Amino acid sequence: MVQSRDAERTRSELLEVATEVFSEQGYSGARVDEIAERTRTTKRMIYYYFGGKEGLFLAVLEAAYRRIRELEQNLHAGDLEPVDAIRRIAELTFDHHVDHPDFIRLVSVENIHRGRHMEKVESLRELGAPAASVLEDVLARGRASGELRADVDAVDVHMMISAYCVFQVANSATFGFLFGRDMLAPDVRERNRRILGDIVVGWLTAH
Amino acid sequence: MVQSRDAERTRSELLEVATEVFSEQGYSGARVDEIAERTRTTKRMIYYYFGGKEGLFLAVLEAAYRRIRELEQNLHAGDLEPVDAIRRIAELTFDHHVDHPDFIRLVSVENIHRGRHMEKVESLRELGAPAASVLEDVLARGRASGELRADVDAVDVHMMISAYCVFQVANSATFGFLFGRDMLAPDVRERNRRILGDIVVGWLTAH
DNA sequence: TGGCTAATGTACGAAACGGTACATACATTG
DNA sequence: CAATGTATGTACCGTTTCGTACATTAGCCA
Repeated sequence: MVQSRDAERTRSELLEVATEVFSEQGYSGARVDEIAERTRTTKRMIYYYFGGKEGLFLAVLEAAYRRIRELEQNLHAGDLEPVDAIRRIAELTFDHHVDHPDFIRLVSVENIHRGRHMEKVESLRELGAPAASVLEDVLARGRASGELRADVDAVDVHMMISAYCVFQVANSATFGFLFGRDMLAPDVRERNRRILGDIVVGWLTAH
Repeated sequence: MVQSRDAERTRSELLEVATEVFSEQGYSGARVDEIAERTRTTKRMIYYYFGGKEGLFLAVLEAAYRRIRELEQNLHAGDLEPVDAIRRIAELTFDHHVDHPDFIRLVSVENIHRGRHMEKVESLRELGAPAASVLEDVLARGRASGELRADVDAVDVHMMISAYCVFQVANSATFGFLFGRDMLAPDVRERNRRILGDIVVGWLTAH
């Protein structure tokens, strides 16, 4: 293979393909050889750039979470009324999850391994805060105006939204099999998106 | 090892240990040798009774789902008012999930493999119906009395409840890491259980 | 331009892993 | 109590899989 060298391309191509393979097959199920074969480089480069299979997985995790964080920062809901802001946050989170199934599956994989890998990545430690603080602000405004209930905090709300959104992607196979409803089909997706908004608003405005 | 024979014990011990190992390590991560070593029998018996690693996993899945079905049938909410019944169903589902983490993790594993295994188990095909029909009944009563909203069906409600409950177990590692809240700690668990009830009731009674 | 380092390719090794051949002991039944 | 099939143990095989030793090339800089 005669091809001009491009360290950055090699590295990022490995990351991209590894993201796919790990999210499709899990950590143990993913094969180093398969990842290499799907790129334009060789297995050797995985060891050169990432040290090994686990190092590659850590890099994949970090890159995926970094992308998420960027998207969360675009989540400016400060100019909306509390109730509208809550619905908007829920809907954007929903879209974001459904549009990034690889990332969600990666999170599932990491959970099966009890978060053993992510603990090793220092940069992931401070990643929860931003998502919570946006919600915190909206909740505070809603509590002040009396529109939103006061007995829940931002983490409670974020958990509920995450749970619903993660489920759409992470459990679509078993749920679809058992209930014959494909959560990723466009019309179902649209319906569930609206339902999530109804749930969060109904919950937080009931008091 | 001098030990009287007991086919049933051998079989069930293999199933029990395999459930643990598969849910801890995933399908590919689980080692046939490790499963065997953790029992009082040998690897040979896995092939004798289950044909191989995949056969064992299928048997584990089937046994796990069967246990779930049994518990769902104890879910008699017919004698409660619709709103109370809904809350009760949500809370029992919650307890059930949190008390059976192995099963939930198994479902995660199966989803990573896109449900490829469960499709092969005929007896799992009809498993969704019972859970939905209990809810269907309650919803119908609530719609008739005007207490519950009419624009959602049993599968919608079941999905919401499942999503919240599954998340408690399946994502506790990453969520705990990112937000410093251990969803399986007794006090948090109790709180989330109540919150789930509030969510479902708030949602379904808002209209 | 020549040399030096970063980047890449090839071929191979050792251990792990799923699976099986073969031998054998137990228990049931006639 | 013999006979037969079920149940179990041991030792081993072939492949897969992660990882690496060694060779080589491309481009940059003195």
